[in-house]
Amino acid sequence: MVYTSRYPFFYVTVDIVILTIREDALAALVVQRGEEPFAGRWALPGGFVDPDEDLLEAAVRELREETAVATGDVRLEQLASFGAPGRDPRHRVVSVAWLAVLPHGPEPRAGSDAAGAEWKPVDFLLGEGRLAFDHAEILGEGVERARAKLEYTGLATEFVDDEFTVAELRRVYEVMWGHRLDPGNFHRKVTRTPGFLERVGRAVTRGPGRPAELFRFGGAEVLHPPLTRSTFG
Amino acid sequence: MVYTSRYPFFYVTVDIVILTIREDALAALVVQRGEEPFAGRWALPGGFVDPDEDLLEAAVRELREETAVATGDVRLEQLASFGAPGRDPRHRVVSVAWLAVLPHGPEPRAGSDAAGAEWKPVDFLLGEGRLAFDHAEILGEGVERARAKLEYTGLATEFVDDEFTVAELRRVYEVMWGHRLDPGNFHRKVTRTPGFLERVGRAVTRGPGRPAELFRFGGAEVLHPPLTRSTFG
DNA sequence: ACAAAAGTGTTGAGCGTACACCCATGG
DNA sequence: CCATGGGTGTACGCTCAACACTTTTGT
Repeated sequence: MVYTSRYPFFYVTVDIVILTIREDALAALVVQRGEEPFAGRWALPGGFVDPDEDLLEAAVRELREETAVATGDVRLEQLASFGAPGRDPRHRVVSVAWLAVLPHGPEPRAGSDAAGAEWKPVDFLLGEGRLAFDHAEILGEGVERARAKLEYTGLATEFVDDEFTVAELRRVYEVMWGHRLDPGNFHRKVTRTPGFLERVGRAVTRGPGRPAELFRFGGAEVLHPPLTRSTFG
Repeated sequence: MVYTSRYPFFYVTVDIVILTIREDALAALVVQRGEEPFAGRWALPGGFVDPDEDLLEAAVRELREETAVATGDVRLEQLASFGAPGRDPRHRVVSVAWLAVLPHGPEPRAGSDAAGAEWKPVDFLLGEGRLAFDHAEILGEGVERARAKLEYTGLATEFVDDEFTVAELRRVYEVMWGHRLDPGNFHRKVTRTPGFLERVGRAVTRGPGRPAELFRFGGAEVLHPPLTRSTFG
């Protein structure tokens, strides 16, 4: 089918919000821009979609190029698309944004495309004039999505190692929601939610205090009942 | 815009899931395709994004072109983007899907682009071989999003007129969730959720039975507490 | 008068919050 | 033996589901 372009063409890119928790703060992986526009500002990892590549494939490829993570372990979730005419002053670009969550924020691979990538606290990046393009808006949507999904999915377990203690999981919720939770009630709540946690059968001791049982994610698609943000403290 | 393309070009379109309730069934607005590919199948309304148009603007324009609705009254929410390489056999097209909800399913405007547009039950459209392209997947996401948002937003009020009775609102939930709700408990629940309903101060009588109070949407961004689908029957 | 729909009252079960309390370790 | 964090027990209050009951209309 021959089609002379009656319709306009666009560049299509993917941008990835990669979240982790470092030093009890939510952080995102960003690269510093060397060129105009927005030289010196931070930008979300991302790049152009290849001609024969699905959007998810493109996001997975970019994620792998920027971090040392085995792609099989990471879930990517589509956030939204951004295509305002002036969002990139050079061309008309529509960007499909994705969300990924990693445990502990591994150091970006040396020698890769992402040699200049760094973890930066989200609070810093969302300040005025830190991020390039409309990336503050994209990051904001990613953070809000992650916060919301903690309530009714097992997303929190993606912030911690494969095997984790209830206290480590609680720390994720406390950092993401910005307030402390009652340790006892939290423990009961997560261990009794069907499919959320699976007992490993070993315990670890980190510093003083009684050793903590290790758990794995139990595979539940949705949490019933959810861990509500408004109530339960 | 002169640029030697180091990077590939894409067509970008918007597709809109427009939902309504007709004859106690969820229905979507679709147009019948006259040409290959997928001639004779139904397709979601949509079209190409203009060169200097934001994605939301494009969706609003397409919605207006297909229906008789004043655009100020309708909220459009972005669903997701779809860009698998083969989804349109003719070109590489990335489509940004949007969700809109209308009361009562007004007849599409005669003489407009949408002369061929019709309301069809969602259950019918989701059957094998009814929808063109990947539109079944898009419609499915729209329906699931709408179902979920009934729980914690005032979305249900967009399915009914500006002024409505509690029973009319209940019918929306019953159709969307596929089971009956206790009238008394539902009434108490929605009238006591802060910001959900605002009493108009008039009553209407439709058929036998005590006249029903009229309400308007109260403007609440989120419903606290939510109307949970799993519990409460 | 009767049926039907709107809306309120009531009750018992279950859940969440707060907080007391015991357990098991490091120092 | 004390501090610290892990984990369980308990009691009170609140919400929800079920359903009885009153109100107000059409026929």
